[in-house]
Amino acid sequence: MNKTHHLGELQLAIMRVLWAAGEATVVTVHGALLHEGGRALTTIATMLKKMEKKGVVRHRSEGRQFIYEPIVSEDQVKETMVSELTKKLFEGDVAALVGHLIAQEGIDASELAQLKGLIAEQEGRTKKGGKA
Amino acid sequence: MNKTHHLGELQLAIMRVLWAAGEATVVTVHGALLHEGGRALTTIATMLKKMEKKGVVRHRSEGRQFIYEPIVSEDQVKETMVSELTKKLFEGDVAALVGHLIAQEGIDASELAQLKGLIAEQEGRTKKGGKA
DNA sequence: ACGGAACTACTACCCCGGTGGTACTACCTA
DNA sequence: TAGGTAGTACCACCGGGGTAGTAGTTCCGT
Repeated sequence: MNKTHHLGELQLAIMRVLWAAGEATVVTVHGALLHEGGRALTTIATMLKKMEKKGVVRHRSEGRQFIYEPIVSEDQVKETMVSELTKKLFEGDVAALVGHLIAQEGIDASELAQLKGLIAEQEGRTKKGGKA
Repeated sequence: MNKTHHLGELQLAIMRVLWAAGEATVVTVHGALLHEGGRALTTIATMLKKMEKKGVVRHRSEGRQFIYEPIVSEDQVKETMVSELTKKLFEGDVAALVGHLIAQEGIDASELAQLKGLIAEQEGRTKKGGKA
């Protein structure tokens, strides 16, 4: 069973680096995150260690370096966290969340049009497949 | 400025009681939450205290009881937390989140149809008013 | 008036995200 | 070979959500 837990801000940032690169050392991740709030190298290392314990990344040794790679996908994480929020705020009613997004958060006309396309597309898919 | 912070599970449950009732004592809130995981009365009291410190509820004394009432609205909280997630997972791209919801999380055909209605409605609104 | 009940105050914990210092080790180079 | 350096291990700490025991206070009924 994959729980995918729920990642914090830094953890997501790290995962994004890992997802993009496939794998990376602590130094690489640290370097990639320099532009957003300069954490210490040890912060990244500690976080990676915690994330490994949690089961979202894995590492192998190469020389005395650790090479980390993600073991959960971005979609998995998104799905987990989004449905977590949906459950917390909308009693699991996904449509209610979408409704909220459309009505309350800023979506402009072109995006609205784009969404109509997505819906139509999904309607086609639903007929012959249904969701995973 | 209202930050509305970000509420945890229990905090949301408490807020829901307060939103529904307008105001409530610790005992009332506790009673209303008995059906979902029996916390101790002091847990609720402590939480309410923390929430007051955080600025999401307020209390007045009546006899030796405290009567709590919410000082942030449900919509405010939803908006804060949803946009928080949008920022964390979709770089603030609301439409991307909606796209994810439609494609990945389970939305059935009738809900899809319902959403089309919402979009149409919003399109009308956008033309003459814009977002709240 | 006294004892218990009802309430809040205070305090202590646990967990986890985040942050980073310090210690240790192994390697590499002058 | 001695020393610096790169890299991980270990540890401590803060804040906040969550949980709850215990202490203190106040009031009410017998």
